[in-house]
Parts: sequence; C-alpha cells; structure tokens
Amino acid sequence: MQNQLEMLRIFKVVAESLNFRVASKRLGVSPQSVTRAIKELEALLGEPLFYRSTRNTSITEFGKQMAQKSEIVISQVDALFQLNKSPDTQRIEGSVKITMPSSLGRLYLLPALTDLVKDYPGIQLDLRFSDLIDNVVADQMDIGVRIGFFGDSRNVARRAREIKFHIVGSPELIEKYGMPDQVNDLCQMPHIGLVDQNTGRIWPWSFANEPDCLPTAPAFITDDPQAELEAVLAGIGYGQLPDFLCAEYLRTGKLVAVLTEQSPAPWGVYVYRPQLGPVAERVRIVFDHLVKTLNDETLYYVIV
Amino acid sequence: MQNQLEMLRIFKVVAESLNFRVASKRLGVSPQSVTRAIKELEALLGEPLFYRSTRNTSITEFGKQMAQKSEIVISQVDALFQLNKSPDTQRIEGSVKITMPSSLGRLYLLPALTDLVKDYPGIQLDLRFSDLIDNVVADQMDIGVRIGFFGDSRNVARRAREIKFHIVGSPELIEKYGMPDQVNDLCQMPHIGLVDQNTGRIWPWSFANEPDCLPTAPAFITDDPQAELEAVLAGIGYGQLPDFLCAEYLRTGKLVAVLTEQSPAPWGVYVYRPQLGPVAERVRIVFDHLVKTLNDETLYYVIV
DNA sequence: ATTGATAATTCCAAATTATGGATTAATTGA
DNA sequence: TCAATTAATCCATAATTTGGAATTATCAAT
Repeated sequence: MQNQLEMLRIFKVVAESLNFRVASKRLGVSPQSVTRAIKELEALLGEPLFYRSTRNTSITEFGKQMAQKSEIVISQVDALFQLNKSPDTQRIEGSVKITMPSSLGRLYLLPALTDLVKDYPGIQLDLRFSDLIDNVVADQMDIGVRIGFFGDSRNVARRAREIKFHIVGSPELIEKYGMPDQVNDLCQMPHIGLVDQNTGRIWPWSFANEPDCLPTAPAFITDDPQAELEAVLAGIGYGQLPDFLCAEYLRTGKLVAVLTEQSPAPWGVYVYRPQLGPVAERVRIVFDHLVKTLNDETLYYVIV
Repeated sequence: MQNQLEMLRIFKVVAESLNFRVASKRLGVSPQSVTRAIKELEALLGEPLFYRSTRNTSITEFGKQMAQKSEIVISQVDALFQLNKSPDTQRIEGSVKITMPSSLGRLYLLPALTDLVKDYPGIQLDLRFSDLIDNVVADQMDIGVRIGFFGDSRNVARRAREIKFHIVGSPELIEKYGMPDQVNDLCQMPHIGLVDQNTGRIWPWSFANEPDCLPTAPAFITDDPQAELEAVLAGIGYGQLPDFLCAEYLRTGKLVAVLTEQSPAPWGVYVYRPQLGPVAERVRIVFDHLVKTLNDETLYYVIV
C-alpha cells in the first residue's frame, strides 16, 4: 500500500467503527487490506493508531487526533474532485419530506441521509418516522419508505430491498424451554406481541408452510420493534423480528433463530413517491440515494 | 492511475514547469506517466487543465485555480505525515548564513533553499551572493558554496557536483565566422571577457590539451556570468560558460558548443563550513540539503 | 508547401503492486 | 481448558503501473 490517501480513507473508517472486520465490510475490501493499511500508516507515522487485540480495538489518543485531521484532509481532496464534477451540489436546494419506518429509518436510513446532505448542503430534510400506511399523498410527503407496501397507482414505487423475518429467542430462553421444532410448540412458549399501529391489533406471525398464527398469550406487548428486540434479548420470550434488527445478534450468538425452515417469504422494502408531474431534482437525488442505500448488501454492518 | 493524490502531485509539478518533459524529469518518471496522470485528472474533473501542443504547453484558467488548490491540499497531506515523523521541523530554529556564487546560487540554490524553509519554518536564512574566495571564516558564515574552492583545513568541505565548461557561441556567430577547430582560430574571433572579481583581471580560458589562453581583445567585458551569457546569446562573441548556464540553450540549439574535444577538466562545486566544534543541527540540515540539491542530476531542469 | 526536429501521445509487454484465501497467532469468555 | 472469533502473516494470483517503441502532432526553417 503506497497510496497515502487510500490509507487515510481506510483509517478513517476504522476509526469510526473501531473494528477491523466491520470496517473492511464497509469499505468492501478484505480484512487483510485493512490490517495492512493501518499497519503501514502506523509505520509511516511512527506511532500506533489503535490498541488492538483480537477481541477489542480501541483508538489511541494520537489516533484520535489523526482521525480528526484525516477527515478534514480527505474531505478537502474530495471537494477538489467533486466541486467540478457537479457544481450542481451547491445549486440543488429545497426541502424534501420523507416518511419512513421508525426502526429501519433511524438505524440505517438516517445515517445515509445525513451523509447525503453533506454533499448537498442546500437540501433540507424533513423526516417523519411512522409505520402507518399510505400517508404519503395525504400528508404531502415527497418520498415514502415502507415495508410491505400497499400503495396505489398514484405512486411510483421501487422495491429496493428484501427483509427476512426470523423467529428468534435468547440462548437462555432456548435452554429453558427447548428448541421448538414446529409452530404449535412455539405457541406454548413465552412470546412477545407487537402491536400493529395501523390496526391496534397484535401482528400475526407468518410462516412458509403453515397458516398465520396469532400470538395468544404474549408475555410482553409493545408497539415498537426495538422494544420487542430488547425484550427478546432479555430472554422474556420469542419474537418474530426483521433481519435488520437481529442480524448482528444472530451472528454473535446473542440471539438464535428457530423454525428457520418455516421462514415466511421475505417482505419488500419499497421506496415510493407521489406521481404528480415532473419530479424535482432534489427529490430524485434523495430517492435514488435511499434506493442505493437499501440495495447495499453491507447495510447492516453500518451499525454494529 | 487511480491514485488521486499522486495525480495532484504530478499536476502540481507540470503546472510549475509548464512542460511535460521537464516535469517528468523533475519527478523522476517517464513522460508517459505524466501524460497519463494529467489526462486522467482532466477526465476526472471534466475539464482541461492545459492547452498543449507538442511545442507549447500552457495552463488553462481552470488549471490555475486547480493548481492553487492542489498545492494547499498536498501540503496538508504532507503535513499530516511529516508532522509526526519529525516534530523536529518545528523545533529547529535560528539563522544560517550562507555565501554562494551569484549565478549558480540565484538560479538553482535559491529555489531549493526556499523549498527547505517551508519544511523548517524556524530556520532564518541569510544568503550572501559572492564569488570572492575564502570569506567564510572571516565573515562568520555558516556555510559556503564555491566553484573551484581554495579553502584550507579550517573547513569541512564536500565536493557536491562537477561543472563542465563549454566554449559556446550563437548559431549566427558560427555562421558568420565559421566553426573554429583549434584554440588559435578561436582567438581570432570575437569573444567575451569575464572579469574575475577576486583579481580584477580577465579570466583565462582553459583547455584540455593546450595551455590556458588569455582573451586578448574581448568584444565585450563583464564581471557577471549571466551578463556574459546574454552577450553570447546575442551573438556578440564566444564565451566559456559553465554548463549550468548554457545546458538548456545547447539542448534547444540557441547556443552551440565548439572545440568540445578541448574541453577542460570539470571543476568541482564545493559546499563547506568552518570546522569549529559541533555543528548546529540547523546548519547540518541546510548543508545536507545543499549537497543533495547539487547532487541531483536533474537540477538544471528546474529552470527551463 | 515540404521537411526536420521534437514534444506529446498511444500501445503493449514486462515489472511492480495489491488482493484475498488459507493459515497461524492471539485473546477472551464459558 | 476449550471454543469462538479477530487480527496478522504468507503467498499465489490478479490487477495496476511502468516505460520502451512506435505514432501522431506541431512548429520552425527552408
């Protein structure tokens, strides 16, 4: 690695994620490259940037300072190249109203959108987190993001990602009640109920080869998916969670998926906008960025 | 070339020299690489940086702006890497007095020294241009540069470069008087006399296999080598000039060397300093930089 | 106009450099 | 102590960069 700028770029991401593996995912390169780049940078600077063991990576005081400076320098180089490529970025301005699901939105779309506005300082975002269906036209939103989607022909929609749902429980829970191997078993075990904000009723669980199953005696009820996640993590009961909430926990073993054979068909994540005349460029830019973000297979690595 | 920073570095040098071939020499790479880097940079920026033909290269207005910005960004990146490598650079301070020959000094050493003080902002240079011998100890100079050198054991000296002397004339002059093929012929033709500032007398011309020859009836007399060069360029007469003054003109044919067989042995360029106790670090740094600069075989390309 | 000289460019094979799979070492929590 | 996981190392392979040879373009001098 004899590309100073590239080393700084890699360093910046590692400094943010404080984890070589995650950084490599975010950068779309192998962990080896990250190791090498940081090692080389440290050699060049003559001082360690991270304290690292196989289980923990923390940044040194010197590393912190370097990260700050690197960020500035990198953005200046990028400015040098982007300034001319799109003098548009300065020109594009106006507000863009977006409605999106709260958990997916806050966890994954919000960071992507704050990144975007760094490039388009003129764009003013108006984000409304809501899981209620079909308030795009009524509430004069510019863009909507929904899981499932029940829109109509007045909208232009893009299916930007698939979300898988898993029945998950904590290892302790499984230890205690055993691993269910059919849907009926599951119903006898403690489970969490998620209230559908549209109907006020508890969401039925769906399966591949079985009819839907309405949780009958939830040990815990909430209308917020993240609260459901917390409850499951605490071992209170099983829950049917979207992959974006549980992927990292499944990987590290904090959660275990059960009845994986019966997983229902994945749901789509749709990005859509009202179909009324020509779309403003600022809206198109945000729209495309949302679609691109959701399409990114490494999306779930953004949050550790 | 997918190294943004390297492209900017190359661009910066080309923008300074306004000549791809010279820039490539200065960078120590092939002209092809320079072509490629600039081409790629232009593609990336979507706008031409230079107007260029095979005979002329000039920078565009846009290129000028980019050069300014590039310079800033490059120096920031370098600062990031050098800051830590040698926190010394901040610490080194104090004045360094140097005496050097006026033409070599002004043309080639001055730019190299101004480069150096960018890295060592604490160093305060005191440059005295003089061709008088041996005033280093007397005038309390820290460093001296002399062509020829007649120092004594109180000095530490380094022979840092060789200078060849050529008898040169303009093509018109040769057209008019013919090409001399022995020293005696030359004496019959118009020539320029250079006054030795040490003695007040005209320098004798020296040759490889002939005794020195004192110009008897100079058509023009001066005590400044650059004035001598101008006179020779104007076709007033022949002159014996050091290579650093005439190399570029010989290359482009503005001057022609004659009696090349009789060229005298090259003279040394010496960098020296008084030998009194431990040398201050700032002096050593400047000393080493002067030696390194003179050693650089591409030195004469710095000035076109 | 023609020609000669030279700078810039293009093309391509060779050298250099980067990359990630396989392996090893190290660390932590069970 | 073991199991799990991350970072580091090694190395064959892939990708990129490099500069020589050939080509093209331009200018200056007939």
